[in-house]
Amino acid sequence: MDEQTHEMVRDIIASVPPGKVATYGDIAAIAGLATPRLVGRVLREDGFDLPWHRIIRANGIPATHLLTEQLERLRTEGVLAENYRIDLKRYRWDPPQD
DNA sequence: GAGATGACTGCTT
DNA sequence: CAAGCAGCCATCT
Repeated sequence: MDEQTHEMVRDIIASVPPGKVATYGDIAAIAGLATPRLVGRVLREDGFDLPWHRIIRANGIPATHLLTEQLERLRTEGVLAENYRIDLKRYRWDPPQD
C-alpha cells in the first residue's frame, strides 16, 4: 500500500482552510489518486482527525449519511448552504498549485 | 478467485 | 433538471 499517498491525502485535507470546501475529485487529483473513491476510503479510516466536513461531492452536496452533519459544521465555519447544496463557485477551496 | 460494495465523477438520455 | 450507466480502486464476503 502507498502509505505515502495515504498520508498525503490526509495532509491535503488538513490543509483545507476554514470557510472553504473541497471536492473528493480535487483531493484525489492533488494527491495523485486515480479515483476519488479512495479519498472517501481514507476519510472513513482516518477521517476522525480530519476536517472531513470540508470535503464534499462534485455537485456541492456532502456525503449522504453525513449530509446534515456536514452542513451544520460548515455553517459554523461560515459556509452557508442553500437547499442542502453548497455554492462551489463561492466556497470551493483554491488548492496550491505547487 | 469471482462478485458485491462504497465518504465518487462525468457523460449520455 | 433528473435518472441511468460505465469507469475507477481497495476491501470484504
